[in-house]
Amino acid sequence: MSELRPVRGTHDLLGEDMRRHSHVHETARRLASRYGYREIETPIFEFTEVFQRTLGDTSDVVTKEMYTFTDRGGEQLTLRPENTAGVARAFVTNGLQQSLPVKLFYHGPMFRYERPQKGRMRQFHQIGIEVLGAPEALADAEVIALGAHVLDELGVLDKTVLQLNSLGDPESRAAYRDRLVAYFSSHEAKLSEDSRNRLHKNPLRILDSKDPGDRELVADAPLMGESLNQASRDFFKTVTDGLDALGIAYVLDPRLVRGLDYYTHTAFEFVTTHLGAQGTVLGGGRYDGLIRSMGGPDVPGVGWAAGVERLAALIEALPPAIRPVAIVPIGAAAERAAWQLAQELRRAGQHVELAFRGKPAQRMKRADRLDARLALFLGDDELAAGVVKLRDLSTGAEHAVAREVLLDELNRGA
RNA sequence: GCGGGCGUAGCUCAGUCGGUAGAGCGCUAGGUUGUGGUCCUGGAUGUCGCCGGUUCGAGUCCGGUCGCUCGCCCCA
Repeated sequence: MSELRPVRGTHDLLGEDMRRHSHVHETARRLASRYGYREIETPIFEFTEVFQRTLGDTSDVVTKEMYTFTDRGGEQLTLRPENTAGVARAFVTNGLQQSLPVKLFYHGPMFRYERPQKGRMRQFHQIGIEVLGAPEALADAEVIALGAHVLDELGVLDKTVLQLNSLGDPESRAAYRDRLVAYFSSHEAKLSEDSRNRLHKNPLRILDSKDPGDRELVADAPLMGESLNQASRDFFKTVTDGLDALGIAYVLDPRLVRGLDYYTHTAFEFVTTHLGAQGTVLGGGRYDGLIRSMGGPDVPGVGWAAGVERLAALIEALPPAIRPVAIVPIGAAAERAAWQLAQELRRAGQHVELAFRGKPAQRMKRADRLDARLALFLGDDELAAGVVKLRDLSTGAEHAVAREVLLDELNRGA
């Protein structure tokens, strides 16, 4: 056991894990592009206050999960624990409010100082989208539709359930908050310690407490829906109508909440039971007050983020790996010709393996290990005749092919 | 931060009562100086996580420690 090891909660990504990861990333990127989302990449660290302001001083992420450090210049910096704050900051920094709405897609590593377990790492990856500057409910529906599309394309949609709720506009939300505080205050003695803390800082969070005693109280708590004003009800109706029209199934969950004040209207999560203790695979919602709370313009936002590792663990079918063509030179004279042929074929779009050394048998073993589809023999006889000998490594069948038609033969998949 | 499980070869693991460290797979060389897979023969690879204790003797027993893993909290 070597002393060289990765930091706790981080992992090397290689082999099939890497392919699964890439498949998730590329599928999401491709679909997001189809919906008109442009890719953005923001720095993996920001000034700490960027996250403090957007995530709030009471959230778990800010209070105990941030990777924060002081750099040599004395700046307080933090590795991003999520990317909505960074994207919102970039939106303001780059003056993107000139042409709204802005639809963005991102992918990259995130960092949280947590105890690792299945589906939860200190460095993990997220894919995500944000729509900035679209106050319309249809934007919420599109965002969810894209999320469902990505899950469907990955073949995992039927392993998830879409849970959906509305927090309403600020007026509805404030009214609900007051009703909740009144209700839980009258039962304060029965609340868990955590929830007593939440009562004044973040009362909506009590709704998704796992504590059994809390859950009994929550069962009789007032429901969000009862506090929604007409405008909020209309908004939510547009979202659900949009999903219904596309045949996207969902379950209304009145206890699905976001604690921070700038969250409004739609909140949703695609959850699964296939990942141990980690249920959420893709989650998001509307955050109309976020950019303003950062000191930017009053621009609404809606989006989601998904855990790449979690999705990678869920997918079953992977696209087949590329099977290269292996060139096997035989004899000293063929080495140079093989070297040139390899480059010629690569320029023509073929995946070509040419070992740096070894006898033909050794190179064939290597070709086999690389799962090459064809071996391409080049020896004195072939050089003299202007041909190469192709061997199908699945069937063992061999035939000679003239150099002039070799590319056609390879492109036919032969 | 708290709890459970587990640390032996690159991987998966066995190792009896405390008595000189093993298997399969993989890797490598050869059988095969123009051809992989299957087969045969040989070879390399270990701080038994680490430190200490008990013992004539510890992979094995005891204590500590580090790491991995699963779960709690919370989240992707």
